[in-house]
Amino acid sequence: MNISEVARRSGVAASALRFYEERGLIQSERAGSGHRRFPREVLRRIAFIVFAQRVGLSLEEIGAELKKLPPDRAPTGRDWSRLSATWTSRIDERISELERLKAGLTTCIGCGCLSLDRCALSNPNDRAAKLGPGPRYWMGDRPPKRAGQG
Amino acid sequence: MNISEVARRSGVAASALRFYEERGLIQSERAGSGHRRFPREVLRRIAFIVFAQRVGLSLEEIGAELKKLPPDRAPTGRDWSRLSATWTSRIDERISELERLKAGLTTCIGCGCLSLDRCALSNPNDRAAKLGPGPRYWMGDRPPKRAGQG
DNA sequence: CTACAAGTTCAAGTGAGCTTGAAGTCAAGG
DNA sequence: CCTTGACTTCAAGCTCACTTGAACTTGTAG
Repeated sequence: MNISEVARRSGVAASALRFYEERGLIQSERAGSGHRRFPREVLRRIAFIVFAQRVGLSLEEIGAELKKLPPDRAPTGRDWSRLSATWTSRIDERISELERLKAGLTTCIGCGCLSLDRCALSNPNDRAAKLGPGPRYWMGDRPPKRAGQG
Repeated sequence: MNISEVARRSGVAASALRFYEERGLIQSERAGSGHRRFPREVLRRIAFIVFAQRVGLSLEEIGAELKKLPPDRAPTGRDWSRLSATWTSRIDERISELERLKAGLTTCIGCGCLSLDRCALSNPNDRAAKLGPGPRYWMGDRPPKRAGQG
């Protein structure tokens, strides 16, 4: 398959495909002319990339996941599902954050206590202030020191 | 309150506060020296901004929400809770998308049907349509206009 | 053969949400 | 007086995930 066919079938722009290849997320061979030739399996990889992005993984993380696939043979369904473990937990984290926020909407904003220095949900000084500027503990930034997610 | 105190109490960097003011999200008066003087209520607005960001609203959208507050008097709890209606539904949308993705992980990747032109979950047309360039907002770009998805 | 569509590389641009740096102002302390 | 430090503005830089444009080569139809 040439790049425009892959683009058409995947819904991902050709420029994005070149970008992914540059980043090592997908591979291609070259025809004598220098044009890219993609194997059919690339569609599966691209699908994985798109899924994982929706879940919230960065391209770098996705690349790291894809490197866990066997290099010597076509990945099986089992290979793919092993990768999914990562993002299942990611999804759960996100959902619980959203549910915390949703709860905060009624208890915190609804009751009118929405104020950064008093509202328990929205950041007591006792926690966030210690962490200095930048990380907002209450927002779901992990307490210890992990750098922010996008 | 001067800018550094607001920054300290809110956990939002002074540079970000100036940026928000430039964007019209918050306001300040000026001391004779030209230094910003913030009223206490600004902390409430900032809390709202930070909450809304985590929910996935852009600063532009947040600005639009904030403009719905009464300009002539300090907003009441009721004023704030009216605004929250928007993002409550936003949160629900996002949660349900995540749950769809999570389900897709087992049914779609697990079963090996992961292929963009057949799997409804990956929804190529929707992506190809409008989500084009730019950042994919943290976890889920707000879909511009929804078509039902898997 | 000529057109022209489609491929190539590489560099620069985009947009959101800021941060950083340069250059300057102002108040307080020694 | 000088220094320090917090403030100001304005411009430029940063990250991420791409897109766009320039300049060029290949493939194919007529």
